[in-house]
This record gives sequence, structure tokens and C-alpha cells, in this order.
Amino acid sequence: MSKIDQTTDLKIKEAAKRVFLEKGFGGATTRDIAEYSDTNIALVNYYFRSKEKLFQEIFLESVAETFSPITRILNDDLPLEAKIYKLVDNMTDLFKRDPLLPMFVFSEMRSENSKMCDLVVDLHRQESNAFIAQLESEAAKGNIRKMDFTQIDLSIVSMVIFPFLSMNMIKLKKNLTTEGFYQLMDDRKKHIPEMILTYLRHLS
Amino acid sequence: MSKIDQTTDLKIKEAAKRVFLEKGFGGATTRDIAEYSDTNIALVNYYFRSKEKLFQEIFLESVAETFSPITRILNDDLPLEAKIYKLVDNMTDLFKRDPLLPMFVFSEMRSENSKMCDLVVDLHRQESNAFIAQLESEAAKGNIRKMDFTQIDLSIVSMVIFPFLSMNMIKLKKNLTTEGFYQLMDDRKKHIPEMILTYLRHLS
DNA sequence: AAATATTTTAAACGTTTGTTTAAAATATTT
DNA sequence: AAATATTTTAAACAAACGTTTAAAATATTT
Repeated sequence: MSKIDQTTDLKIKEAAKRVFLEKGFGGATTRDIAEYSDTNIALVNYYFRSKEKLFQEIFLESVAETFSPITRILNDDLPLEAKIYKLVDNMTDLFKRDPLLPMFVFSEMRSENSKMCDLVVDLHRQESNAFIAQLESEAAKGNIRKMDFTQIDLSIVSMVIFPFLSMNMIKLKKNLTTEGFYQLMDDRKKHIPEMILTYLRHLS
Repeated sequence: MSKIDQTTDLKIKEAAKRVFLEKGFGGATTRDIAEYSDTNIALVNYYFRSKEKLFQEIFLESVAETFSPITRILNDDLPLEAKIYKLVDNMTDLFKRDPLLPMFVFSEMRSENSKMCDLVVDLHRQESNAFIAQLESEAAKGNIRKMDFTQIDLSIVSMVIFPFLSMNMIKLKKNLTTEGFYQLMDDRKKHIPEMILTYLRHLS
């Protein structure tokens, strides 16, 4: 189906996602969304009732897009090493496809009393910690060091996501094009798992 | 000097910093700043000409606050191990004092053509890479592995800053109070340098 | 083909925004 | 003490915002 034959509500939603990802809820306007979707401001409210309802729909989908691959892989039945490589690889590719996604999700959770925080906590209510359990199991077997594995979990996610959150600063500082930046991210697919695994296997 | 005896322009600037850090440029209003500073909207423009001028003043100071300690320590004349420990320690303490600082700085650089990007690139024009040079020197001596040390630089900063960018999400997911979160950050003061140094010293 | 339901449009609504005005109050200088 | 400069105030401005209205256009059903 060519873009011009899309249904009106889909045209609006795709335009809204683009605008919200670029500017956030506060920076985006109904008129922006109407213009990019080639419709008008009345249609935006006709199909989605309000700017906030439209935003919440897109935000929830974006949170799922960001975290469900992570959760899925962390709960996969894979050896530790393969799991870490797969996690970093899949996350990196996801954010290369949608580099504005991390900043969109985290910036909307900036204020503690944001409605978005409540939505997210509902979404992740029964999320298991299979990854940390797996790490503890390997530690019990003596394959890796004993430690607080929350730190490992947090460090992996930090090393993958942060570069995308600070993409523009990195590009400026290292004088990189978008392609150069993506090359750096691809290099991290080896570097991050190597660092984590070297540390874990070096029994303290 | 008690808060009530502050000069008017200082009262406004401190209130503005608080409001901008919490809500960002787009989310903050001149009326917010006037209310928090116990003045009025005309005085805000009388002393700072416009919301944008006031914002730029605060943003530039915040960028300096965030990055000048990093740059200073990275250029310190310290052995590698001590430097990494000091860097992580100082950055963590800085962000514990001002946990909204990272999101404030990076969210304003979200769009590539943001004026803030240009301001930052001017600020860091002649910044040296003494840290990466030091790493390369140690690698030449055979003390640490040979590699692209941009990855190390980026990984350290990621592991320190990202948790503060995702503070609210972490607190929700791990069910932590602010104190619990800060304890986790303090634990990272050991974890991060240990991981980095273990990796560097494990000659591949 | 007529009647009904749905979609689209243009215009307007009331608020909130950043900013400005001009007068009042206060401080400083002569 | 009078004249001048600075600071503060209350009120208003135009522009932009999210949303609503009511009529027009189109699609669907009877």
C-alpha cells in the first residue's frame, strides 16, 4: 500500500510518532502533526480525541518497542556468553533503526510524578529477573565471580543505550557523521560483551 | 546572606535553574520562574531580556558544571588506576548533588540542529584527549591491552551517567527510594573502575 | 434514489504563552 | 531638597496553543 493510500488514522499516527520522537510531548504541536500527516488539526482530534491520548498510545508502543526485545532475550534459554552478545547486538540494531527512541522514552520519564512513569510501572509489573538468576547460577557453579549482578545488568544497558542518548554530543566531540557514529556503535557489539565477560570470568 | 536578602537577579536565576532543570526549556514558563523566585514576569525579562537568554546562561553553566570536572580529572597528572577511580567518584558525587543535571543537558541536545549543540561545540573546541593518550602510552609499555580507547572513554561515561538519566525508571523497576538509588550509585564507584581495569589488564 | 452514517473541512473558541508598556515606587546623584 | 536614575508593579499585547463547532463532502445503508 503506497503512503498516499494509507488510512487517515494511520497517516496521523505515523506522523505523530515522528514528531513526538523528534520534539517530545511538550515540543510537538497538534498543528505539526496535522501538517506532517497531510491532514488538519480537527482530524487529529477526530481520530484520537486529544493530543495526550495520541501521545500515550505512541509512548506505550515505544516503551514496548524498547524494552520487550531486552526482556525477551534476557529470558531466552541461551548460554550466558551467547545471551550477552545477542542482547547487545539486537539492542544496538534496534536503536540504529530508531536512534531517537531512547531519548523519547527516558525524557518523558524525567519528572518523578510523570504519568508516563505510572504507565511504565504497570507495563513491567511481573517482569522476571531471569538474567540475574542465570548469573547467580553460573556464579554458584564457580564459572564467574560472585557479586551484585544488578551492577552488571545496569552496566550493559548503560553502555548500549547511553551513546544513543548522547548521540549529537558524541558526533560533535569526535567529529563523526551519522555513518561514523553507527560504525562506532557496531564496534561496541564486540567491545561491550568482551568487557563484561572478561570481568565476570576474572574471579576476584 | 539569607535567601530573602538575595539580589533580585540572583533570586530569578536560581529559580530559573530549578525550573529549567525540572521541566526543560519547553516545559518551563516565565510565569513558573517568576512564581518560584517570588518576583513577577516583567522582572524576569527586565533582568535577562528574554526566556531564551536566561536559559542559555543557565544551560552553558550546566554544561560547564557537568563536563569541566570530567575534563579536569582526565587531564590530571595521575596514574591510570587512581585517575579512573577519581573520575568515577567525582562524577557520581556531582550527579548525586544534582541528579537532574544530565537529563537537562542531554535532552536539550536532542535535536541535531539545536542551538545548544552549537554552544557546546564552541565550548569544547580545544579539548585535549590526554586520557586516551595516557591509555595509549600504557598500552605501548605493555601494561594494558591494545585497543581503540574511544570505547573505554565512552563506556566509563556511559556507566556513570546513564543511571542518572534513567533514575526514575530504575527506582520503579528495582523498587528503590532515593536513598536506595544513591546507595546503588555509591556501589558503582567500586564496580565501574574494577570492571574497566580488569578488562584493560587482561591482555588479549 | 433516498436516507442515514461517516469523514473532512474551515473557522472559531477560550487559554496560555513570551514579551512589552507605562506608571508607580524606590534608590541614587546633584 | 530637588532632580535623575533605577527598580518594581499591574495591565495589556499579539501569537500560538489544544480543542470544539457546525456545515460540507463523501460513503454506506435502506
